Amino acid sequence: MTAHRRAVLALIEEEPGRHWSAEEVAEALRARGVRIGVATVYRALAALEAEGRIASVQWHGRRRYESAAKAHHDHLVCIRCGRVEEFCDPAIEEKQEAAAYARGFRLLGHQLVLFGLCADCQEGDGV
Amino acid sequence: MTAHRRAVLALIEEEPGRHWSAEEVAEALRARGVRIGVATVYRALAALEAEGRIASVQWHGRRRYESAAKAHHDHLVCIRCGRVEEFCDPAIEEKQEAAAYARGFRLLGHQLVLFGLCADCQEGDGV
DNA sequence: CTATCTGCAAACGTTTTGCATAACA
DNA sequence: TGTTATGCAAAACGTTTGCAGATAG
Repeated sequence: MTAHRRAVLALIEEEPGRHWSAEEVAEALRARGVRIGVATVYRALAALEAEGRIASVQWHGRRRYESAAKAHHDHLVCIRCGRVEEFCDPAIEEKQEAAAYARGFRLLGHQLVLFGLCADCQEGDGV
Repeated sequence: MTAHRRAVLALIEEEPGRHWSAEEVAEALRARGVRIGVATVYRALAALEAEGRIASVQWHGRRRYESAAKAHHDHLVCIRCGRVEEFCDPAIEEKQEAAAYARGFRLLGHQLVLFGLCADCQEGDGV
């Protein structure tokens, strides 16, 4: 593993609650004086994900990366302010497995993102 | 509603099991002699979705549209052959609502797609 | 007649790729 | 040394937009 990839991984692991886009990773590293191009960031992210060190989710047309050190979870996104909460419901996971199994599929992964309005954003909303 | 939009809607309603990308809609209509540009297709799809006539899901970086006439359901996609199965588990829906509520969110929507290998594609796979 | 829709082509934002150079092991 | 990673810039990809002309109601 090269210095660049180590830097990308270290950055992502530094803020466990954050969901980084590739562009944000590049900017954050440059702000610390690392000279890195977007292509390298994308390649590093792909490699780290293949190694299972980071995980990715996609929403609003952009892929976001986070450390894979944390336990598996899904996401709840506020469509107004962009706030992201994580949640994990074993019953949902189990039912997904069952749904796949019932149709003869071997389940390999899933994407589950809930969209809504967070408590703060509901306020000014007439709700 | 114009002839073009009617044609887009009719096409999508014609094959209830199919999940159309914008490009596929354009091609299918052109194959039937309808002269239509992609921009018009995208605009028609957006309008039809806003009216609640069609629904969309996104996976593999592409948005796909289907008739909204069917009941709500989620998707199970074979990552090898692209086959799509639909499923609906009321328990999952309920747990999603609960997860959002527990965090103060008002749930407005969700994206749930399961990825795996269908029965046929598991065969040649050493499984 | 006015509002809306259309085609085209250009622009957009994100991601990938080609290639020559640089760093790794 | 040979293999792999990097920077840059260009291309690819799906999607959106500006605009002048066409169509709907």
